[in-house]
Amino acid sequence: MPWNLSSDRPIYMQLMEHIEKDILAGHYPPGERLPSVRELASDASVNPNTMQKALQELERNGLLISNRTSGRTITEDQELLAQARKELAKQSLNIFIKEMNALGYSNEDILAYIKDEF
Amino acid sequence: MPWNLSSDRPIYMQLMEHIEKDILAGHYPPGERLPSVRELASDASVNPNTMQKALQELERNGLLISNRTSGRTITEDQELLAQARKELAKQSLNIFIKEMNALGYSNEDILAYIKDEF
Amino acid sequence: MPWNLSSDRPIYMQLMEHIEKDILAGHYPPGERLPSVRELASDASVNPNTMQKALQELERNGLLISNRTSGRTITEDQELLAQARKELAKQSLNIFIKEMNALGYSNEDILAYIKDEF
Amino acid sequence: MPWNLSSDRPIYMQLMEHIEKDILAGHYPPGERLPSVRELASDASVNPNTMQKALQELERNGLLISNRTSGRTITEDQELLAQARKELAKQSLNIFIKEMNALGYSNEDILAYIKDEF
DNA sequence: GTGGTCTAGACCACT
DNA sequence: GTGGTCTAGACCACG
Repeated sequence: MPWNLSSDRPIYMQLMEHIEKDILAGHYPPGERLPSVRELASDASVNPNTMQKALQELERNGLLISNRTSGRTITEDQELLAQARKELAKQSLNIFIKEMNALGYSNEDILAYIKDEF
Repeated sequence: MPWNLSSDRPIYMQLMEHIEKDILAGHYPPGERLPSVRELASDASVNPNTMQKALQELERNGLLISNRTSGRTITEDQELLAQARKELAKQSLNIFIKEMNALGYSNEDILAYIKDEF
Repeated sequence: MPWNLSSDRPIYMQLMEHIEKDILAGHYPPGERLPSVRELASDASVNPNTMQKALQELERNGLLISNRTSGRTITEDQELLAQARKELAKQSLNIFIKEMNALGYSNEDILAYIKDEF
Repeated sequence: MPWNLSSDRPIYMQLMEHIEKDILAGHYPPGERLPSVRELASDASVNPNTMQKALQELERNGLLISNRTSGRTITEDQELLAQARKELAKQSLNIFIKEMNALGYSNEDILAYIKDEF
């Protein structure tokens, strides 16, 4: 999957979001080891320091756990993962609703539309 | 509203999408005159030729009408506008669903989630 | 009617053809006086000398008659007109056939096609 | 074959028509590769961008197919080719009829004339 | 090498 | 002033 980095926002933030999505989508399963900083950085064609910063931020919210010597692993805290998923879902929904509203769809319209599509 | 052009996709396409959204959101009402090519181009910090190409593409699908000497106007064909709106809504929904699926939400989950939020 | 002069062939020839068509199409009736050289030249945005040359050529094949003092008149020789018409018709047909042949139509195809269209 | 571009109509349109005729006349067989944009442009003594525009227009109606890195090929859709041929034939016929009518030939006259010539 | 995109700058017709 | 066209020259991604 391409990284698609744009220059109009801090790179490390985009890296964070990208990796967070990968984790929550199950691409990196809970408890698993994450690839090394160097590997990820080269993958994203980004300076290792930038990648490092992104991973540190992800540690701060608990999604990643640093094991000093053996790299980083994904948290096994299912509740935390669920919460983070919920957060992302909320963001997605908000963007979606905003776009639909701009197109003239009321909230009821949106609901009806989705029921129709499914 | 900023234009937020990224360099990873053809600029004229991004211009098209941006203007299409503006039209469908009612920012430029049907039958109204669009700002001149040069004005829009300067607004988007883009070469007039690039903006011209974007507008000509929008003309091709009927959303805009060029009046040689007196500028371009937005179509008054309500049906066409409705259809274009539907198309954009469908795209938004697809992206939304794809993201939700990646987060582990089934279609039923999505429906339940939205009902909950509204 | 516009004159549509292109620069890839002698101007006077194009003027000749244009005026000949006008005469044979009855736009200038037989026996009638032709507009003055100056007038025609200004109409075609062309140097009067060039127009003059065109008219002289048309005199040589008999379509026009110069009356020294009172300008030029169109010939009343119906046979000559008929013959010229025939000549032009032949040219038109030849061009048409050539184009159709290039498109893969045989002479029989052409005949069938025209019958069909009429 | 010379390109014979006149300045009284957009060049790219004349290029389109010229190339379309070449294709429909079988000068570039179906499925075959077209010369490169640059080659055609230099051939027609025209800017590559202008030639590009002409080719893109022909692509839009399906006559050409662009293969990003390996040049353009002529469509193999025989039906499309046949339809385009029909369209051109119709145009040729209309022009021919109009000219003949101007010369005083009725539609019956035209038919009789052609039968005579074949 | 290929097609595709973009910019800069120019000229045109129309009104 | 408007849209439209054209040129010249540059850069990109893809193989």
